[in-house]
Amino acid sequence: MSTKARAKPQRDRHQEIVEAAAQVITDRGLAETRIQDIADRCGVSPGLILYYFGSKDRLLVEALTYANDQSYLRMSRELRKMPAASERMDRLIQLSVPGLLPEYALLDEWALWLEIWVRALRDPQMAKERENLDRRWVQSISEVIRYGRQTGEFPSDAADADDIAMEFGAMVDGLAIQVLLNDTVMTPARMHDICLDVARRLIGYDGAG
Amino acid sequence: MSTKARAKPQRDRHQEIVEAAAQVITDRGLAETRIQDIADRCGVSPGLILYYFGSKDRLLVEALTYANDQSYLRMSRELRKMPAASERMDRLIQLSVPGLLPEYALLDEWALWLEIWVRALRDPQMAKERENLDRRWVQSISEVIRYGRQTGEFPSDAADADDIAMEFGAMVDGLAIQVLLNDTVMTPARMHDICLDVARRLIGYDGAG
DNA sequence: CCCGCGTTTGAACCGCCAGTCAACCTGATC
DNA sequence: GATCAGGTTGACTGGCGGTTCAAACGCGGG
Repeated sequence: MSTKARAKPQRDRHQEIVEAAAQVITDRGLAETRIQDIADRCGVSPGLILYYFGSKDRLLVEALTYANDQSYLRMSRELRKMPAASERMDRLIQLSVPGLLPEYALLDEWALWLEIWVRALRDPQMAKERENLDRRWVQSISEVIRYGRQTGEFPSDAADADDIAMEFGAMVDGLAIQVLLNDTVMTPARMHDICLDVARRLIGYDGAG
Repeated sequence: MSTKARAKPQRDRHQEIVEAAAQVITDRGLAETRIQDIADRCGVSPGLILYYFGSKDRLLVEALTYANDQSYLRMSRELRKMPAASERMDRLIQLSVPGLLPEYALLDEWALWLEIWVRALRDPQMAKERENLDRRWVQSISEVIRYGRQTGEFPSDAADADDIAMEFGAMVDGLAIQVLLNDTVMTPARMHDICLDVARRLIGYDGAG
């Protein structure tokens, strides 16, 4: 029925390649990522990668944003299912600590943030994407705060939710970097404690110990 | 008099090269830094770079730590001259905001942090160095706090100075990343305001407006 | 003046890798 | 089964850039 019946690809090559690229970047780092590696990862020839993306750079940017996108969506969906705002906040914090939950590849996701940042330094398109991605994460914090205030769970006399989210989000970034880089002092557990503590102080709720 | 009189080098090549390398990394980014660029920058042949450093990697790590070292020492010296702890704190905050003070190349220094972090992800030596460098910065925050408490300028009933410094330092990192990457919402001025505000709240002093 | 050693050069080497291309495959359509 | 188009291959290339090396340089001591 479609004007351009393109029945062939059962498998979405574009998608497959982006996912493979994200994995390779995670494993080896952006600097050490070769087209060949990505091709190998999804059992395909190097030529095909270029056939779909034209250049390595275009693929890399898409892979970085895609991976981050997925993480965000996953968390977003999970939080929405939780009825209590405090529950959401606690979970959000858990999910922010690299390496705290073994079942999640949070180390990987944070590592990709670092790559995004460095690339954004000199690639305007990446810089724009980075801002969009970041904005969403901070917003999901302020949404939880607003939600809690709406339901009466959190006190409403504290500072502006957006300001709190910005401040809290920045601290999470800073702490996560240290944890990610295997700091001997800043362990996942310690970061978790600090985050809970600061969240309670800023938002004024009694989170899970 | 020296056992091995090595009178020749008026100019310390090692030093020159490290400095040139740091500049090139700042300009072009670690990924785009070529030995040739560094050689050009200090008017020397590429071969000489390898003669002094053996490999590109060794030079890069040294350049990254060296540049950070210099920034730290410069700030450290400056702060020590100031009599009032509140003055020190205000200055420390000023110096932490990328692009706030036009006369300082703070953008560059923060950009180098990003490169250090990415490299530290996979280079154990860099990871170790990073932790040392980071520790110093955080310590200089807590030193200011302790100094202020000693002189009675800051109240002593607040939280542990090291904890405050860690929390504050992490937030500064997170905010600086955004500012550095030209975030449209997080401007240098806004970061400055937030930092002053949070510092007052955490330390309990009345910093310069 | 000449020797010797640390320094410096720059050409040559070499492996690597993004990107190109011509050929091939496959499934759809007629 | 012939034709066609999009998908796929993998060999090839062109340049790049880290590293090597033999030769040159220049200064201090003999």
